[in-house]
Amino acid sequence: MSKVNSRKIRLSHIADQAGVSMMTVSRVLNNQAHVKVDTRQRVLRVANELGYTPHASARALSTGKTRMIGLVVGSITSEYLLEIIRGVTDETRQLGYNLVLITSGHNREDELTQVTYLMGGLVDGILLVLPREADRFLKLVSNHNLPSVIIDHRSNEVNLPMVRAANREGMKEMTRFLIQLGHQRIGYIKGIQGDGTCHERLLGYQEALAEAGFSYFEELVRQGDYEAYSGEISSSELLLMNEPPTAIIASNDQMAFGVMATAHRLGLHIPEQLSIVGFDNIPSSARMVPPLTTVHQPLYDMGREAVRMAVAGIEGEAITGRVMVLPTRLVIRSTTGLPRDKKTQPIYSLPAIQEGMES
Amino acid sequence: MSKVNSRKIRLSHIADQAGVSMMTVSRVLNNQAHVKVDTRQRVLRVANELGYTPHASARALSTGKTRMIGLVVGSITSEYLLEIIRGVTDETRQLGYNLVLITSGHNREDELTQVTYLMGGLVDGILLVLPREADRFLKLVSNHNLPSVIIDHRSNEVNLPMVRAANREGMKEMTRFLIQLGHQRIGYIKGIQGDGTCHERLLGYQEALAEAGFSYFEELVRQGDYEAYSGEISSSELLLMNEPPTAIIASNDQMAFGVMATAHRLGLHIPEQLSIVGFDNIPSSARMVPPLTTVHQPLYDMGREAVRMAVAGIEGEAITGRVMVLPTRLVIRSTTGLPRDKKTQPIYSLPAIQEGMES
DNA sequence: GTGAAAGCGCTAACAT
DNA sequence: ATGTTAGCGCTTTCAC
Repeated sequence: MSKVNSRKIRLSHIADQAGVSMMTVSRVLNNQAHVKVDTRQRVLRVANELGYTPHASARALSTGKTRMIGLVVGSITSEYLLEIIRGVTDETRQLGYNLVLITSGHNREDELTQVTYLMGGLVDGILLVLPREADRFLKLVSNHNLPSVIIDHRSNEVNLPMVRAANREGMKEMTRFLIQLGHQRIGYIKGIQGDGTCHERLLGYQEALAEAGFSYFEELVRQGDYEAYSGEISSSELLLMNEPPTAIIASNDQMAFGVMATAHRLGLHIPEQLSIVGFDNIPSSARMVPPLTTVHQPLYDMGREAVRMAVAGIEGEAITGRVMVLPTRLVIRSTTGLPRDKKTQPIYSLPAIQEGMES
Repeated sequence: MSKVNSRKIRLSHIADQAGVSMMTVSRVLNNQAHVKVDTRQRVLRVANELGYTPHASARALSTGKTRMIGLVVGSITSEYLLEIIRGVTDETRQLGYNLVLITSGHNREDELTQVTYLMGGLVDGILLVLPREADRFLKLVSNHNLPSVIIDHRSNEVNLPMVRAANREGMKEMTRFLIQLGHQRIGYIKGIQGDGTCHERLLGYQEALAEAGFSYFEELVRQGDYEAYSGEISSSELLLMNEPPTAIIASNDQMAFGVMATAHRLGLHIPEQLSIVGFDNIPSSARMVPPLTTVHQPLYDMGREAVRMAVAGIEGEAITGRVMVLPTRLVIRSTTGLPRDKKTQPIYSLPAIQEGMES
């Protein structure tokens, strides 16, 4: 057992000072009923004077609840994650929980074990922003019966609750917007295969093409990895084709930044010679020159909702299989315009769109 | 007491299965000596089969250590913080700790209490990236005798250990660089007064001016708040003066972004008509058009070092008053050049400078 | 090398 | 409205 920390104030000290039992003190500090008003006052006063702070571990051991929620992320890199974290911290705070931030790193075997370890009694619930190889994580998590919520991912393999955006609809709308501007050859840069949302966005792109009666050309679709550099590479390939696209859709903003860099390098004017769009609407996208047209994904709200769902689970609700899909919205800025050689062609019907410079 | 979770594997289960006492199991799992090799093997095998994960709260209660470190931040907003968080998570992970992310919010009275509460037994050590009104926090923290480390702040009022960058030197070097380019009227946008580093950076600016034999003009120095918008406002004021500066130093990158926006709005070419520099070197600064010249502050490393220092304190070292100052370095990109009307003037001695496009 | 007993600080359950 | 008892799951101490 540990050496007694003589400085630290305990429940028993308050009990002694106030002339009541520990139990009464406990009741007072937990705002429970059945305590006489003046007893309560006295206890509170003493607790305050002594500067008492409850001992989290002891309480956790006794109640079986840590009042902590774990957020598991692959690595801390992008603003994308920052938005989610903001939402998560705000909501955990509001609901009286604390956030444990866990990076799963590069997901080697021992790191899985590490995360498993953490889940043992450390947190009451888990939020997952999935790393590359999601499957093993999902299996691991579904084995534990901790309330767990997946953020921004789609999986048919596990039955865990999820919070995500309307990826398909958002991308469909954006593709439709480009088509309405007059674009007919639209390049597309995919994200990472296994993450589910990648596929959804591609579907949206395909549906919008089909709707307009356009063919789907494999050659216009490139594989990216959500990093700026892959956007740079993929767009180079696309733009050096015999018949290059007049618009390029990157399936996240970071890759769109890469496309912008390529366009800059090739001396292409944006949007006169090339339209570019992203997905996410991270803060930087508004600061780009020119500011990036993109699909806003409500990452902050997704973070908040995920926490709510997890807490619901912690409090006993059955959340298994629950899926929450939040709407996206187009943010039309300045990287999109009429296709080159089409400057005179009429625009038929632009959807009602709101400009958003929320930086 | 809580209802017994029948599913969860306990130490006692392993003890039963392996035919030893709990104590032996405990020893094995904590890698302690004095256990026969085959006993150890057997225990490990059983633990593995049963999928045992230790109960964090119980262990914490018993040892008096939670193996968690709290990171207190005002609010999750900027990339600035993201870099620090990256460093902190990487190092906590490496040292076998977990990170609890605590937002102090807008620092009203009850939120102070909230944070105090959290410090009671929840974490073994605390890292502080200070919110606006730092003083009360500092007092609060120094009252508790938890190992605490302050990141990117300077204070003479408390004796807590600190990790920060060489703000004065960095800013001095940058100002000197502008002077060497030929700039004589250099505007300066300050950060938030009370945070200490703000003052240091201003000192660097002043020293470089004095060194060059220039006067310090109050009118060239404006009050900002580290947000882009204040950079926009302050630079407007500066540029509308009778004799506007030919260069503007923003004491962080976000404000420099605001200055760039203003320059853009006024139709000023960068850097031909106005040189702009920032401080921090957050990832976005490399993506600006043109890419921002700035002072690199090793935020990631500061996060790591802060963790190391806190852990040293947790392990019993005396860290009070320890101060670690990490070097900065100039990152010369494309927002700086010769002052207007000075295009023909020779540049005397440019310091050896490395270009950094680390995006 | 191993085990038994005691206790970390708190709260649930059952008194009164 | 308040107190007593027992125990959360683990580790420390001390005995063997």
